[in-house]
Amino acid sequence: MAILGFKIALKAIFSMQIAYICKLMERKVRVRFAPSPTGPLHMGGVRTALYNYLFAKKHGGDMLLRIEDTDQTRYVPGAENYIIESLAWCGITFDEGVHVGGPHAPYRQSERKEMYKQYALQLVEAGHAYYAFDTMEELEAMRENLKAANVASPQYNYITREGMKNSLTLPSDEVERRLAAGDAYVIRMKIPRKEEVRVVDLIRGNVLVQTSQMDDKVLFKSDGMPTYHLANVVDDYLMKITHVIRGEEWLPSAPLHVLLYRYLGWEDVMPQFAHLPLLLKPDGNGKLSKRDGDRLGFPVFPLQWKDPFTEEISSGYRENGYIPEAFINMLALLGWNPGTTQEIFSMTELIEAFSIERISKSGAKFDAAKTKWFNQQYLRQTPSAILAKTFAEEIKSKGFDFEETYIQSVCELIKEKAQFQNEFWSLSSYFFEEPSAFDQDLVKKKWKDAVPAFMQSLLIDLQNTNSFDAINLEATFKACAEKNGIGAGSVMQIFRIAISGQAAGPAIFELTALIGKDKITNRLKLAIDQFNAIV
RNA sequence: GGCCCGUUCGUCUAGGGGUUAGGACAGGAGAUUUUCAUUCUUCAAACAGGGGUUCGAUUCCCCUACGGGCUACCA
Repeated sequence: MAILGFKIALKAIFSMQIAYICKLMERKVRVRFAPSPTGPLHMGGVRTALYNYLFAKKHGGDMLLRIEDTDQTRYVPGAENYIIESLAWCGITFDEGVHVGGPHAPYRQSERKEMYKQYALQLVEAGHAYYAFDTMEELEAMRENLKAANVASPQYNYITREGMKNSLTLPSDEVERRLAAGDAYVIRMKIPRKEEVRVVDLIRGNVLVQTSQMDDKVLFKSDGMPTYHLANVVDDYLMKITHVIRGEEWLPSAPLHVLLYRYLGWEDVMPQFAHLPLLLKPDGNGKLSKRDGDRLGFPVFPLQWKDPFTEEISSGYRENGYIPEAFINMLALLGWNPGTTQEIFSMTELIEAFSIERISKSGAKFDAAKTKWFNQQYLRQTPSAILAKTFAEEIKSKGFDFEETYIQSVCELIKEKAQFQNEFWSLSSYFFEEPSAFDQDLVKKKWKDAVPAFMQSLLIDLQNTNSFDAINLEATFKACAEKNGIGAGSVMQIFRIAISGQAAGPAIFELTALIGKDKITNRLKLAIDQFNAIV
């Protein structure tokens, strides 16, 4: 009999779960990225936005940008625009949001201010929240007392609320009087004394928390604004969010959010949670911070940021010459992997391959060297014609006048040697102007024995040749070396220095052919004189 | 301190009860390009520790250690 009852109960629970799952499956996937505009967007934030975006697009869903500016004291001018611009640079687009609008506008919580109070009141009505009139001093005193009494974690909870000034302890007429008089108050969540709250996390599985460990969090502040907890639950509900993908730092407050959905009567459409592992500093431990970037010499922000108060400038990936696709590719693989050995992914490929199941649980240390490697891979992939467009502008700005086809050929030769496009000039200046200096030590080392004679002879041979292409140049060079009884390899580097001023670079005869006969023979002539003077 | 989360080469990670524990970045060595920063080959490098369960555990369970997050009328 008891077993039968148990079976029936089990069946009931099971069918409830099925109903819940079905309800979720009917809903179009909708995710949000919800930063607060308190400063520049950290690369960890970019990754959170990216994972949200990949997940949404993978499932044909919507991606929203919501600005969580419920703390007016932390408002930083320019931060919101910075966030929008950064994500645009990264190629992360939104279906709805502050900058693009949408059916659930406004998307800025400060503009939604009036919507929140009714939900807080609804909770008070239902007995799940209460008014509290305690001053900051009284709260501070309470914490001090508890600390003095050796209480493990001093908090406003089911025990301490008994000794505070709130609608649970004050006579109802006094509560009425205070509210009518406009006394400052907050609305606090009334956390039940002894319950177990289960958070189902898509990355971590079940997380169980005892309500006895939770405190009566403020839901509605005395300035008339909701706190994050209330606002994010209300907005996610109103905006029909199906999946909340956010940083691990939110995991401790997830049980509170679950309770909020339950008490507000929205548990059947509660979003599913996924708490992302943190991005860690490359050395030691701890969250990656702006300081680490300064200290170790890499940007932590997508774009350069100038602090509006201190004027301090923080470097950005964009300004440091990173290709956005490379930056995104690197970020995608910090905490997620496709389960294959593929490392280079376009955004489309990322969307295709992405799944929450393959996000790792542990924090990932950021690796600046690998980020450079990604950039190098992308630089090589970029067609020389594209590279030449921007490089041509740089050349022009330096006061030179060259054909774009010539510049494109230069790009073709040097792009394999560079990690960043901003290295192009230093790698290739000699294609555009006479080399201005030579490595004297190297010249001293190489400019001896039969070398000067060979070079003189080479100059004449080059002047006499009519076919100045790489293949013929190589043949001419080798023939001349043989004629002079000298190994071609042993004079190749000094020849390179003579015409380019540099000891290393792209294929020597390609470069010679590209620069052209007149310039090369002139440079050679000049170099011979200078080398003779150096030695 | 309390609560929660985590722990495979230096780093990002794959894997999963029996594997030579795989890949990538970085590092070492060699080759080739008679330069080289490319490319190729190659080397070194890891399951935090202790207990279980098991014929067998790096994999499952527990404990410890270590690391991290949270602990505001901040998000």
